[in-house]
Amino acid sequence: MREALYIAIQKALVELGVPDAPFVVERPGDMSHGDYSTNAALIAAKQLEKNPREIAEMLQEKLSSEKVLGSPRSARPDHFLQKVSPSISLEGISKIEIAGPGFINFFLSHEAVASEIEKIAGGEFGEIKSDLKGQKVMVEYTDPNPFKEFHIGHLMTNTIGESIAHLFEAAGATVARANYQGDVGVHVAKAIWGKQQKPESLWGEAYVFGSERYDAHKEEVDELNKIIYEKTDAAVNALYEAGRAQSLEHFEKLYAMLGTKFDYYFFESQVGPVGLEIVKKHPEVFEESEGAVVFKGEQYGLHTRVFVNSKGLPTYEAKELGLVEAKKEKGDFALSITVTANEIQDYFKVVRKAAELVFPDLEGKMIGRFHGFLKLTTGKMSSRKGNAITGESLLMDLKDAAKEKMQGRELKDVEKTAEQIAVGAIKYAVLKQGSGKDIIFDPEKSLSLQGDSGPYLQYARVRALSIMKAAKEAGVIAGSGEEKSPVSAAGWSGNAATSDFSSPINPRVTLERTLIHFTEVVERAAAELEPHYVTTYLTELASAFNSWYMVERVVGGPNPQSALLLTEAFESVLKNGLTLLGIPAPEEM
RNA sequence: GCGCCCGUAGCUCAACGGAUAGAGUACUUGGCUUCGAACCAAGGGGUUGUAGGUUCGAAUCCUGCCGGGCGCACCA
Repeated sequence: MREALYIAIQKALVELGVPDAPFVVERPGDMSHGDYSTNAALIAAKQLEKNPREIAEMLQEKLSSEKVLGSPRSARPDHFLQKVSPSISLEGISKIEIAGPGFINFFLSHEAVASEIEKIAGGEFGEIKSDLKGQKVMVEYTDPNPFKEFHIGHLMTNTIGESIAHLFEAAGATVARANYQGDVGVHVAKAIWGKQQKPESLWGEAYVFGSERYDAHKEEVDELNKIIYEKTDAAVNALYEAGRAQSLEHFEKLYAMLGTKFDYYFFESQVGPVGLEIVKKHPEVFEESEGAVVFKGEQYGLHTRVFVNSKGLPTYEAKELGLVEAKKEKGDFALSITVTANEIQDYFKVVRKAAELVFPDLEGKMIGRFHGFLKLTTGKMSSRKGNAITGESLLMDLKDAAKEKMQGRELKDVEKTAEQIAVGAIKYAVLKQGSGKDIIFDPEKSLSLQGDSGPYLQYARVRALSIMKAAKEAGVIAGSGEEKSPVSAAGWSGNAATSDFSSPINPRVTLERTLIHFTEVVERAAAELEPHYVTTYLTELASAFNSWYMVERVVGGPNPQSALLLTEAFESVLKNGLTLLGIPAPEEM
């Protein structure tokens, strides 16, 4: 519908001689302003240097089949003086009005809303417009390091990456999920050294132990690093292999809990030599400086970075080039996205520029999606100090809180459900705000699992499922049937003469009219790589559902059939929305 | 020093240059004999860091200042 309006308005603007006005069609923040709204008249008025309301009236005329305007309504406060056109050509639009400084507001007919809801309840959401339809996209995210613990930053990257992968899939792209892991470097030596000292410790702990004592045992650990690299000691080799395998296996359990299934795994050990070769083969891109091989980024407005150090070893930068090549071998991707922290941003730009010079066909295809830190309000965390809160420990704490809350309920699988709630709580916190900014996460508060939270969404859906079950047992058949939604019929829709915008909007109408915007929200989230639009929308929707639930019963209510249909539509949208966020949707909790 | 990002209610966050800047939380009050109260309803709470500028219209765009974060050569 939004698209249809957009096209109709564009056409009308062309007729007015303003073909290139950058207008928008949006969902008004306030429902009394209709289901869709456009600022087209305001924009066009600027270009034509005319009064916006005059332009609005001309547009309204063109959008209506009749050129007869109703008389100005006097019931409203005069600053909202409206003109209502009685006859509309756009199908499904019951009213077009001009309001405020020159907004044109569109109201859907009750029939149009009901028909949309029927589709949604049946799982039809309409098409999402995207340039990426049918294209292959690779999303790299999570990137933990074997031998180290899975910390909160990894949780954050995983959450965002997983959601972006889902959004691309919703937009019609074929997505490959990739994970790039550092299985070589000093951190490995620290962990193995720690393990040698304390064989009974877990790998994450061994790393922390080794890391804390690194300064005091620097030579020893560096020597060990060399042994690992050159593979000269069988016992160390065995330790390395075992540690790597155990770490990866452990991560795999976390991925399963988080709902991620990777298609490709890349390792530093594998791409390092490749990157080194690439640098050597491209003297036109890289140059020697102070014994190292560098890329001078200054000529592109960037800075210089070292790709091969003075010992002839590839740095992280060169490895990244190797990674680019490894990714290329997996297929021809229209887009390759790396989800990572803000601090990597400038570094990423330099490496990307170098990569584009080496692989000209990749120009413009590599995108970074950056995020801030996840900070805890209670205490600091650090993967180098022992008392750190890791991603895993945070999940476990939340899981325990969920379990406590579920005591007294008879559930099929308490462990799994508690896990789903924990994952939902943390993912919601990450996905509820826009990109780039640090996230302040209060574990204490989120343990309460209330309000603006993942469990709020999960619970609302569980409630809907419960209603659907009860309705089925009572023999209610979903459908709009013969019933009229009494509120909708007498309220805002259809008959302008009886519309009364001063009275509070009814909960049922709010729910209906919120439901129909899901696809547009997803489209925008996918286009901007911003999952938080979905999060915000779902919260608003769940709130509308809960409010409606309080005032109208389904089983034994006045309109059981349409109420059940509405509930099914809500459940359908919420289930799909949660999937897009990568938040699990338990059947009971 | 140079570059990038941020500053909105006590706290955590929304607001695609537009309409009366919205949610949650905390606080106060009311609501479970009826489909799940992890819920709902109501109330107070704002000079959008600050001073200017552009615009019919600015939290949003531009400039200065204040405050905070991150990055700038052989770590990842």
